[in-house]
Amino acid sequence: MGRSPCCEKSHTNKGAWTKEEDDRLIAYIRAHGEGCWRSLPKAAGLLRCGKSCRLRWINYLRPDLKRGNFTGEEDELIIKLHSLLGNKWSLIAGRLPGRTDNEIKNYWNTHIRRKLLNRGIDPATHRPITQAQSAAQEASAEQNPTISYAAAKEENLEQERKTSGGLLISCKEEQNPVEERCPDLNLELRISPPHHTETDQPVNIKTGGRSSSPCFACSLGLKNSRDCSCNGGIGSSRGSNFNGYDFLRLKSGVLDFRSLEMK
DNA sequence: AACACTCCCAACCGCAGATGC
DNA sequence: CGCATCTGCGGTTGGGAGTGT
Repeated sequence: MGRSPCCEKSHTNKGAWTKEEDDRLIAYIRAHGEGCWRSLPKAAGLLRCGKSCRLRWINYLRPDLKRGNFTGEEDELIIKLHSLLGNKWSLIAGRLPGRTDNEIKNYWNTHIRRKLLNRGIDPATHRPITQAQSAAQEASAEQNPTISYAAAKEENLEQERKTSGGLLISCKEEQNPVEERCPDLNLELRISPPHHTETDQPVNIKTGGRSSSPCFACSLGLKNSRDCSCNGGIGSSRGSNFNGYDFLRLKSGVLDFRSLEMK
């Protein structure tokens, strides 16, 4: 059926924003606040489509943005969240104050992907590359038997293990992913409609919450799934540490929560 | 200095969900 | 309930900056 374009393209500027355009947008939003993006350009005297204005504001002009390099802690948090949420950049950004989804997405594609590959981890699945690739390797090996990608990655993996302080999950651990699948985690994610408890406490995934709280899988609408830990299930790990950023068990391994497939 | 190549990030595009009528 | 419109998201791209030859 097709949709009408978001704006009259023939009368809008494209490409990089000028200082003057930035100033106009900032001034307008300061005066009127964020609001109807479609009518904003006209009201602000900008020859841009609303979408472009929104993007510029959110990704670049917003005053609460944290510019500059990502810290190592942010790196690991992004990896952890990505393993949990997949390419849900906006959700990941929601856990990183001052960072935008676009920024995180770019950072992932340019830095973290490579970093994970160097660790021998498939960035898409967060599994050791040997497993993730094995099926493809079997298929491709017939076509190109000279490439031993898996072997090379395993070599990288082994080397990385020596230097990473055990950040990686070994293949052996991967064979028994039960405990890893439901981590001690308190992301306070609000993907599903906010969960209201009697005391309005956030669901504590780390501990399974208060005894009456649904588990993380339930909060994602996956009740009774294999990831559901409400009934003392596989994810109800107890007694783990909660010190610093290790509340995500960042120090213990890269987790795989893609089984919580949301699509 | 000039050119080629790579990297990075701001911005664009198309789609899907949300919302209003 | 169905349609139209708006907003937000994720994937992709273009071009500037940086680096190597």
